[in-house]
Amino acid sequence: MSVRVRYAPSPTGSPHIGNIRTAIFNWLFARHEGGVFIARLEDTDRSQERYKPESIAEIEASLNFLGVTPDEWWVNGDPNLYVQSNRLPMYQAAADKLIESGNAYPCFCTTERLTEMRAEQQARGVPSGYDKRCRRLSVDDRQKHIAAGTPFTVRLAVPMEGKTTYRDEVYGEITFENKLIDDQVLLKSTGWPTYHLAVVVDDHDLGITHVIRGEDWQPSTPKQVLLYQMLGYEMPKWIHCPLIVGIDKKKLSKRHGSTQFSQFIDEGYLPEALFNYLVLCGWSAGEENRELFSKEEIVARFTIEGISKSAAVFDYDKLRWMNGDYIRATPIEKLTTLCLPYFQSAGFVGADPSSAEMEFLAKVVPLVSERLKVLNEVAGFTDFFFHSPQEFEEKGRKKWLTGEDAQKRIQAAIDAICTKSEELTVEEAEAATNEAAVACESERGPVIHTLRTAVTGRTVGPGLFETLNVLGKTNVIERLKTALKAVEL
RNA sequence: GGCGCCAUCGUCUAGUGGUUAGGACAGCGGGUUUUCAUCCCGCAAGCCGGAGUUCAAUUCUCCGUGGCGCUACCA
Repeated sequence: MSVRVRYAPSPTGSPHIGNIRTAIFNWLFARHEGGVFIARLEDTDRSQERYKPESIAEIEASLNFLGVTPDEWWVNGDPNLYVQSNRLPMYQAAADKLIESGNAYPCFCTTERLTEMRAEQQARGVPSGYDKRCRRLSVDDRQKHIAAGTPFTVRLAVPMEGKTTYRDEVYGEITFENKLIDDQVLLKSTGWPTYHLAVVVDDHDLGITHVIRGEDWQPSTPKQVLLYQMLGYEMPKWIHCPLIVGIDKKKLSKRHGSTQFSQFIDEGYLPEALFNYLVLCGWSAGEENRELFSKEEIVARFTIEGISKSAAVFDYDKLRWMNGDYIRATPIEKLTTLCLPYFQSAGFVGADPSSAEMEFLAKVVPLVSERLKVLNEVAGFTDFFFHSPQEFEEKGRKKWLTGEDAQKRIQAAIDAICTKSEELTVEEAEAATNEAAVACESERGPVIHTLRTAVTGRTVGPGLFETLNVLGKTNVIERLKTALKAVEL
């Protein structure tokens, strides 16, 4: 039977990085096995805080950005199959079937009673869970409640004894004692299903063969296993993946840095880098001593055996390193295009850049590309190309723009550059610098540092000759004259 | 509290009943270089603890400890 896996996000907000990692694992498994990757929207929680329709577009954008677009999903498929809110009758039918077979029962307990019960259980230090009161209701009492129109939920009638065991492809055999499994609510009093019912019905209807999801789902798996048995469905294979956590081993949160996938996109991480790094969170290729892999290479290597058991700490530094590596491997033309939005938001170029502006960017970008780790750093690295330095960095001003020597070097540079062509090629810039050094009987180094500080306002930046070239003769001379006036003796 | 899972350098991890326990990020040092960065070379850094099995345990078993997850009419 061919593999069918699914990614089942809830539209509760911008997708979390760990959630996307799970999507990637599903996609990879499907591709590796020649199977089908499906996405389904789990939108059964309709509370205002948890139902954010606008996040659906973000989910779609994230998957598309990474190139892990589902083969079947609500975008290209029948919404009655891939969106849970369209499938209420299916869940109702399943619930009816379960009630009929005695595997589920209506529960008329109020939220207040449930809350009270839980508080009381906690106070007494006993395991919390539904006390199964309504499970013991007589047929008569049930009828009475229903006739009276008392709102009710439908609960799973978990066997009172025995054990439920399932095999996890990552963690091995896992066993739970039935008497410790709560009588889970399957159908809310609104008639909407809870996750547990919906996921089982849908996975069955979609012919899902492997459930690949986060480890946090493990404790609820026995409930679903029971459901499969009671409904007479064929059980999928269970594959739980380790969680992605922060440096303190706790759930990744704002304290650690970005957590939403869209933030990484906005900051300027490349899809290839994100894909590569995320895959390595909880999966390893095996013996190969490398971590840079193309998508194709990962697809070829991805197996369940490679999934690790322990949670992975999200290492922002390593992601940055990897992203820098992918940036350096990006052709300059493409990189320039990728950087464009950051130049625009810095106000360096307009919303609709002219071809002259694009050409200029294409000259600037390669000068800083090897220092770039994340795209959004580009504007800060290159601002002096777009306007004269507002001020000179303190350290550089003291060291390189102070005293007679500095004065002499700048003047000599101005004189030398004046003899060059308007284009001021890189070679000419270098020659002029050398000439200036000779003229003031200085080493080349100090001249270079002085000029860099004078022209860019900073002590750190791209190669000086390339910088002068991009700036152009007129501009450079103007800046040098300004700096000359600023030199303190 | 209960239930479940996990445990190799700071981090991601490879690996093994006998290994100098390997790689990568980060750190540190050096080289190249006009600064930064890139690149290259090197250093430092790890098998949670205790029993047991065994000629031999980081590896297998048990216990402990620690961490995490779940414990909703959320997913």
